[in-house]
Order: sequence, then structure tokens, then C-alpha cells
Amino acid sequence: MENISAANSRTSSDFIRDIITKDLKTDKWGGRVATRFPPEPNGYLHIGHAKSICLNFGVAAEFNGVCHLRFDDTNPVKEETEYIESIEEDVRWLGFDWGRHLYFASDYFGQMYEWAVQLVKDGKAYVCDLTPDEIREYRGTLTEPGKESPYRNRSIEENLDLFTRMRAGEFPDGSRTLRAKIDMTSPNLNMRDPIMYRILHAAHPHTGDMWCIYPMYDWAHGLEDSIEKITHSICTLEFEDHRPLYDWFLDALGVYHPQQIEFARLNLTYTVMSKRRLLELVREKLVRGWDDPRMPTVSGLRRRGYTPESIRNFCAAIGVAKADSTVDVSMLEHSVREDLNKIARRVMAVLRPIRVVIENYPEDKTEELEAVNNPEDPGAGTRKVPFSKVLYIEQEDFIENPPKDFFRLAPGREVRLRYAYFIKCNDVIKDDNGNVIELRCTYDPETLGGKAPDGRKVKATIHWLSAAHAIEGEVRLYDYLFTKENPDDVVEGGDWKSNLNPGSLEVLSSARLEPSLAGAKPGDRFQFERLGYFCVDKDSSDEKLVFNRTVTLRDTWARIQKAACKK
RNA sequence: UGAGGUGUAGCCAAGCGGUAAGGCAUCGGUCUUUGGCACCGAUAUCCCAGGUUCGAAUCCUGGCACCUCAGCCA
Repeated sequence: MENISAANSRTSSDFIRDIITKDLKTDKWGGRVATRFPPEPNGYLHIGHAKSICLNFGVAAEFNGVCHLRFDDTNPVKEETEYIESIEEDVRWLGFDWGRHLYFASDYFGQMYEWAVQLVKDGKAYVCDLTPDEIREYRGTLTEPGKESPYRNRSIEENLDLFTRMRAGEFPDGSRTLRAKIDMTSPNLNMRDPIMYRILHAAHPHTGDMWCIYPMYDWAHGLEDSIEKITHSICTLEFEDHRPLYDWFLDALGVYHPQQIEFARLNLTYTVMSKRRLLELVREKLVRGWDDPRMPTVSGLRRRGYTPESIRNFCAAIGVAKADSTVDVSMLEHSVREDLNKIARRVMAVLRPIRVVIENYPEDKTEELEAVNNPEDPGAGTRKVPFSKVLYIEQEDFIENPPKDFFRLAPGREVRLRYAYFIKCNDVIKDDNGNVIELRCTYDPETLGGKAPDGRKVKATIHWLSAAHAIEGEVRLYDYLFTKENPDDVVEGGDWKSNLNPGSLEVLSSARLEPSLAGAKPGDRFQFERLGYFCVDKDSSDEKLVFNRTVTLRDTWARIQKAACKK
């Protein structure tokens, strides 16, 4: 296993860390802290899981404890090996190390079965022959108590016999269950004789066909925690109602009893976060896969260019509490920009090129100008960029009739080409349709390096590329997956998918790139100056570079325009 | 109409009886060879109503709002 350290993120206290601190003070667990991250391998991890991972592994690291990675693989019909592999990869990529503590709930099936037999012998569990429909009927409703199953009072001998035969495979799927004998009138539905085992003649990714009965979450989870001597079993809010049952099983068995603590799951604006919905997007090909850069999955964010560090910082910044919350996606974007600003090499790229001819520059001359790789990191050094008579600049850096607060290039106006010269626009050449296709400019040789000896100033500095030297590549621009902050914000009878953003992916197939980008490898991250952060996609090859836009730079000009539009 | 939770700024979130941290966003400004970064400044009386107290976001009482639960999913 790679040696990755977990504890390099900003952390502050929260109610869970407060509980642990107190437990340490009172020596509740003999000075131990043991947490676990228990994903079900039925999908890819998303940013919400990252929050849980950072919490569980983070807490363990801070308090000198351990955090287990445990696959909660109790339902073979939904689980796949592909998911197990992706989950391990994602947790590792996020920077966490479970050491030797990799576990599978399925490894405990034998022990769980013995404990179930124990409860049967104690008269605390029984085999029930009710059909699924009948079970629902007998359960009662939120406001009315349930009714006891007619099979509730079978003898211990009969229950033992039936349960043994359930396990032996004598009965078809769904024909019987093993249920805990608790209280059909409990106001907490979870306590109304919950099902412990169901019959499922299905092959399990790990145990093969060794079992045909599989434990339910409520029965299994506490046992897994108990077996692993977990101290703090941290889960999300929807399990709060299950805690009495978690406690009941462990007490009934008289075994080691961890404390379950619930916190609010993460929601983000402009995206969906349930595994069911993410699966739907993948299956219906509304995105290009689990790792589509528009997905809030860990693999999607990775492909998009997010750094593990930025995700960890984000998780630290949003905190941990019990109030339902939807975090503004701008906070996530802030985290990547903050990290990438420090580490990303700067480079020039022109996404939507417009030709610029420097009329007074020699035809066959090429200069190699020095450019800084990262102003935030002097150690990153410098590089050379070629300059020549014909250049490309960004279409949006030129406006023929500019509004008053636009200070880039316009007819008769002078701007600075980054690391090069001042140029002035003299003529605008258009095609038959009136589209600007070329700018005729002149440069001032005295301004090499960006300063004019006469002290005159220019308002703008723009990026550029030498047409003859630039390489061509594909750039994929991403926007939010949904047009609404809350995808569930739909008209009567509408579907969340109707809020999918048709413009969430824009492919620019012939963007121009600085020649120094040749040879960039998938995963490499750059700042395209004045545009944003980009990373090389795995679809990239030596013949054709493909970049993903991770996030734009903050863009004051865009905001000014937006404000102007609203007026 | 049952049970369990939660309500502090546009969004997260500290606060634990002594007079509302911090981050994101937003708006001003400084700086600038990235309209980036950095820096400076602005922005809340804490769901509501009573009560206790010298003093309440914090304690008490009563409301209100929102979330979760009726899978042989987790």
C-alpha cells in the first residue's frame, strides 16, 4: 500500500470531535479511538462520501486512532467487484490509508449467523412466513400500531429448525424471514419486529454461493462495528431512527457496544448526490460514465482536475453538524482555485482564436520570450515562448465597438501582449458575413518586456500565441450539470432530469496551445492564463491533446457584463 | 393526528449565561505585465411569543417551520 498521510488538512472542532475528546477524558473506551468508513459496493464514491471519509479518517488520525475501510456487502444483488476496486482507489487517492484494516461484512456472516441462533434460543427472534405484502400490512403506519405476526410465537425448537433450513436453502426467495421479536406497537417503526435475514439465492462477489440467506443492514451493521471494536460509529442523519435498534441488538447479544453518532449528509447546489440518481445518469447515458468530469463523484472530480488536497480542504471548510444543509458549489470551486493557484504551472492557450497580423514585424523573424511559470512559486522557474508576425488572440479580447468599461483590444487601442510587446489595432478585416476574421496591428519594438520607455500605460494585458508555433488541441468546457440550484425544483409532475443543463459540456476541437504543452500527460494540471485551470484528460494522446477545464478563474469582467445585462 | 431530529447573514458554520468567530458569495477600495492572486473595508442581535436573570443565541414554558421514518435497500 502506498504510504499516504491522512492528517494534513485544516481541521477544527465539531460536535463529534467534542464527544470523542470527552470520551478520551473519561476513559470511556480505554483511550482508544476506532472509526470506520463502511461503503456498500453498489456505486462509485461521491463528494458526500468524501465528507464522511475525511471525517472518519481525519478523526482517527487526529486522536491517534485507527479507521477501518469496511465494505458493507450484505446485499449481493446490488453489489459488484468493479465498485470495490473504484472505492479503494478513490479513498487512497483522497490521501487516506486504512493500513491492514480492510474488512468485508461478508467475512462476518458466520459469526452473525451464530448470534442469530443465539437470539432464537433466547426467544428474541423468530422465523416468520408472512409475505412481503403481509409484512407491510402488519407493520401498521406512522400513526397506528402494527399487529403481531401469527408466526411470532412459534416454539424455539421450531424456529431453530426453520432457520437452519432457511440457511440450508430449503425455501425459495421471499418465502420466510428471520425477525427480531421486539414490539409491534413501538412508535418507532424500526422496532416493529425488524427483519434480520431474508432468503436470497444469489451469488455474492465475496462468498460465492456459500449463503442463501443474507443479513439486513440493521442487524448486520452493529455486529460489524462490534466485531471490529469500533468506538464511534459515525453515520448520516437518516439512521438516527435506527439507533434504538442498533442498541437493542447489541444489548440483546450482550456484546461489545460502540456508540452510533449521526451527522448531516452533504448536499451541493446544481447537482444531485444520491447513488440512485447518479446510477441513473450513467445508465441512461446522460453523462459519459461515473467519472464524467461533470459528475460529483470522486472519480469525476479527479478527472476534472480537482486535487485531493482541495477536496480535503473543502470538507474541512464545510464543517460537520446536524442541520440539513446544501453547500454552495462555489465553496468547492474556491477550494480548487486556492490549491491550483499555488501549484499549477501557468501557460498560454487561446480557446477561440482570432488571427492577428503584426504589420511592422519582420516576416521571417521569431523571438523566444521569457515567461514566468508560476508567480506564486518562484521555484517553478521560467520558460520561453515563441513570438512572430502572425499571432492568435482570444476572440473575446477584441470588441469593435467596446462598452466604456472594456479595456482590452479595440480599433485604435493599444494593449500589452503578456511577456511581449504593446500592440495597437489599426484595421479590422471581416468576411462576407461581417464576422471579424483578422486584426491588422502594429507593435512597438521599444515595449519588449511589457514596459514603454516613455512611461505610457495600457489598461489591459492579454494572452496570445504565435500562429506558426501553436499546437492544436481539444478543450472541454464544463458547466453545472443542472440549470437549477436545486434539481428538484420542477413544475408539477416534472422530473429532476428536466433540469439537466444542455450546455453542461462544450467541446472546442481546435483550440491553440502553447508549444511547451506538447508531451503533457493525462492528469497534468495547468493554469491557462486569464482563463482558468485545465488538466489533461485521459482521452489525450501524443497526436491530440485533450484538456478539461477544471474551473474558470474568478472573472470580474464577466461579472460586470452580467450586471450590465440585468440592467 | 405517531416517533426522532433541526432552526444563528444569500450559503456553510462557531458559540455551551457575560454582551454574535471564521469561510464562501456579494458590494466597495488598494495593488497588479493574469479584469487572476494578495491586501483593506462593508454586511446578523440568533424561527416566534412569553418567562427566569444584573445580564439570554445560550436556561424554562408555549408555539411555528423544515427534515427523516411505513424496502425482504443501505
